Amino acid sequence: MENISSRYQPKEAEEKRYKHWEKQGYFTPKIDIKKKPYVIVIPPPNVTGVLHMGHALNNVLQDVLIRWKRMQGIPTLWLPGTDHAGIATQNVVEKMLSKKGIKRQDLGREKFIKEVWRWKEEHGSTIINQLKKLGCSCDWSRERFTMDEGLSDAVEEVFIRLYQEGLIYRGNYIVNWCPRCQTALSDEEAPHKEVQGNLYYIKYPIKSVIGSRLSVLGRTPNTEHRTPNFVVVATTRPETMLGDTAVAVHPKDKRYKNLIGRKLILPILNREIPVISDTVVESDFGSGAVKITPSHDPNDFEIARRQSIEGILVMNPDGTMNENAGQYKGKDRFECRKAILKDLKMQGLLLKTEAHQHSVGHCYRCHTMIEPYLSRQWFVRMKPLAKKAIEVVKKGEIKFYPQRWTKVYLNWMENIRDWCISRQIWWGHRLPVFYCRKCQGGGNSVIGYRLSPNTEHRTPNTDKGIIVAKTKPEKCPICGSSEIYQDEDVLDTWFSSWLWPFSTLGWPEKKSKIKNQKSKIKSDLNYFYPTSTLVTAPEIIFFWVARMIMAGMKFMGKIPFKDVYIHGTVRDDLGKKMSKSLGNAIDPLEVIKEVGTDALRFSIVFIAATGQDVFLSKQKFAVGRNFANKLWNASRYILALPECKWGSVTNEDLGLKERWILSRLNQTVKEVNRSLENYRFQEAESKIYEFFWHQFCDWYIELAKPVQNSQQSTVPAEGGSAFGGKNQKLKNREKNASVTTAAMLYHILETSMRLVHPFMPFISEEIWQRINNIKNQKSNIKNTNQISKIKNKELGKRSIMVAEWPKAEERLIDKKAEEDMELLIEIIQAIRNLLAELNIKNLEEVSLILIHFPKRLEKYSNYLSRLTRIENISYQSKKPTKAISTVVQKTEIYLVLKDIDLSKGKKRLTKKIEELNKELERVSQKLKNKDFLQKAPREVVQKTKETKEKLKQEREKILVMLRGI
RNA sequence: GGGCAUUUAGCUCAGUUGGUUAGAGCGCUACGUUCACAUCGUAGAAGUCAGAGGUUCGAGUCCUCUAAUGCCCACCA
Repeated sequence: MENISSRYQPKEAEEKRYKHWEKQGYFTPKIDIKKKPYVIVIPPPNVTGVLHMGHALNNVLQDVLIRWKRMQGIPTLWLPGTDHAGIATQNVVEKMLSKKGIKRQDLGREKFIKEVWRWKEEHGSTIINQLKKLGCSCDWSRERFTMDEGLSDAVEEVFIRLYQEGLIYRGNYIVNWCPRCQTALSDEEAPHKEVQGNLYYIKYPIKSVIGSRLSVLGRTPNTEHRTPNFVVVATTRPETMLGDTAVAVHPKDKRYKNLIGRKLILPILNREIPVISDTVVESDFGSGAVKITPSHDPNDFEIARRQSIEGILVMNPDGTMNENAGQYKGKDRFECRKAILKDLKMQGLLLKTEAHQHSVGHCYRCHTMIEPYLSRQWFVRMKPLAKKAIEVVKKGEIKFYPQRWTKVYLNWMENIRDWCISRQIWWGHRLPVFYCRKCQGGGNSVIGYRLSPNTEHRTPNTDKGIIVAKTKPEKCPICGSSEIYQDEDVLDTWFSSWLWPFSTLGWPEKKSKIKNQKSKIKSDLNYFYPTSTLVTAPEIIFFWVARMIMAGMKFMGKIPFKDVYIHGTVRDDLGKKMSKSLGNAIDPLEVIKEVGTDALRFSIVFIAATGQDVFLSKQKFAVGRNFANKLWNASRYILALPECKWGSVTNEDLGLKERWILSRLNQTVKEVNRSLENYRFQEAESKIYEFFWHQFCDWYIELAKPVQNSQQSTVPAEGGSAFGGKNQKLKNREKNASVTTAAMLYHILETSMRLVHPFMPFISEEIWQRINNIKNQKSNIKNTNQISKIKNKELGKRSIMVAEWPKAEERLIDKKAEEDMELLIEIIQAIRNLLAELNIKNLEEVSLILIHFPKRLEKYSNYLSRLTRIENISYQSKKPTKAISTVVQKTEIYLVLKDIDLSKGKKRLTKKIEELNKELERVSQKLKNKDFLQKAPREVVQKTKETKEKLKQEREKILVMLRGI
């Protein structure tokens, strides 16, 4: 027997095992056309990513599913990869360069991109290596990157097809603009956050009263929003007033009705702007008059578009004011705000300031406040794509787990808005769009200062001089000019992600490949698409899940996956989202160092209730650590037993505890399967935990242990030594049975390891290999029993990873054995309770008398003696005169000993009687209720009656006991 | 403004279609270390299932309302 440490040392085991698995190619599925594969595509982490707890949870869940299915013999593919993460990655590389004092503009586009690729080569595999540390069994031979050649080709293909169908268009529109990243963002990339701001009330003079009197009049205190001389507007962003081209009021607003059509003087710039009317203006918000800034506000843009009002752009892409801002030119937007307020105050035009909470978009990459900004961008028309994506979810072809996310998804889909896909950054897929300089007569995505909104907004693709193609055309097809240049923009990162389930599998396939199908060699795309399950976080539903469904339907004509499991967000113990920037993150790698990967995996799954957020603290990893330790030590014990060989076992040999533990094991397998099928990971773990620890270890192993002082055998026999076991027959039986018990210990342990493996891959492999070694040493023993056969077949394999997932065998589920065993357990616990309560230590002096103990269980009295340490047990019908007593079901339990303090026992019994009376009262009331008798199902009534009888009997017995005291 | 979730033992959370006396882990109390495991064992204490009303023979579970907390969505000038 090798020396095994009493503590599991995860470190050495993990790396060694993972490398072995990878080398053996276990992660790569063997394509078998007859079998339906199980496929998960990983939510590709950003190449810049560093493993955090969110990743850990996400990927462990996927690995559990994958390992579970793989062990079932299903060709299983977990396709990994990383996302080029346009803005995020560009930011990281820019930061790195800035440390050297280099700006990306200094390098120029081409050199900068080279830098990013270099960075990717150097650091891009960090997250991948960390996933390996987690034990993820991804097929690394199929690893993809969203900027791989094939995936880039898919991106271009999709862009071109959508453009040709008119589902992609270019237009001028207000977009979410991040002044720090200097790019447009989609709505999803600009989440709204509540901000405590101010609502500024500004007086706009009416034209007829301008002139020298302005400043004088302005000083008059006036709380009215409308005075004969001014119209007051309310705004949260005063700096945008420089771009005002109108003021709008509701057409029915009596205060302003007669001003509609008149001119106001825009303060500071002294530009004339008209008062217009529009029904979207709400009279009771602010002053009821809205300044209209078409180039800096989506609502204003819409109003202006309807009424053909021009807009004026007053900011530069970096958030500073441009030349249209007059004296404020060059000032940052917030500085400008301060300056304008100061100036307005001086002129007496700032009527009042109110605190005002509102929600404002923020860049999801750098958290800078978004500026709604008019620019020329590319959009995907989403409504036509959404239609089928709504259908497949409504029909249940795609199911969300937990179900409630279905509604969130549908709600978003049904109100979907066009998707801004162009980004003004360098790192990403460049738009496959070319312009003929002659036909266009202008630049691309130029941000115009005086764009008339209505002309180019969402018009069909009739633009002359736009050529959408994978490669640069030599000549313009219209005018023949060779002055052709490519659009500078790149696509939104998610424009490649939404193709992930099929672009990673080879879409669009070359024709030659498709032909191969006939020769029975299925392409990856044909074999693995649609995938099976997608595991992701709620915040990704809109970004990714929804769009993948749209793309899948559009380009594959099939759903991309069947099930979507949405897990919770990882938060700290105070409920804050875990993030590096908040400084509350627990580093998974730290946890792995401290407790091991398996403990981390087990714990995080155990803590994560289905779809609920996960509240983490370091202490919570103790569950997994302790469980790993338990697995380890139980194995250590079993593996060290000298008798432990794979013995021959026949069904007749099986004692109660064997039938019981087999029944429990098979029941557990059944339940674990059911839980996993419903994505109830935590439940599956609980079942395994409960079985292994509290059934196998607490009872089976304990019962399998040698009786103290026994010289005969280290593994006890059925029938046990409590009654001597002296005759030859019993001795033979004992020998035989000890082998049974030993074989059973092995069998249960080995099966448990396979059950544990998806959750705790390393320790299960480690233990399983050790079992394997012993088996190989003792392979001379014949196996005559089915249990042993199953076991040995599995052990022939080189890794538990590819061993067979345990099958629940109905024939081994034995309700009777479970009932009997449970009764024995209850009796043992009751006896222990008495012993503990009365503080009885001298067990030799105690004799145990059981009355009404089932005859068929008498041969298992060794269970009682072993686990209560009382040797002197007898069954009789005569009640002892002086004894401490209690009742379990029908069995009366008496402890007879010399000096007993009966008063203590009396107290207990009295208390018990009280409890019984209460309960009996409740049940009796129920049975007196005519409605209950009539309306409740017969079984329930029957059960209640039985309960009453049981309670009554128990009470009777206790009363008799009490009388005896 | 709309939607979703949560509220069960001191703490963190289970509780699948309504059906005996509501469970676990941690913590707590007592005892225990020649025993595979003190990262352990045995025993124990601990809950008005957020509140109110309703449906039902029967509600932690279903319905309505209320409160607190958290999250998501929305063109909140």
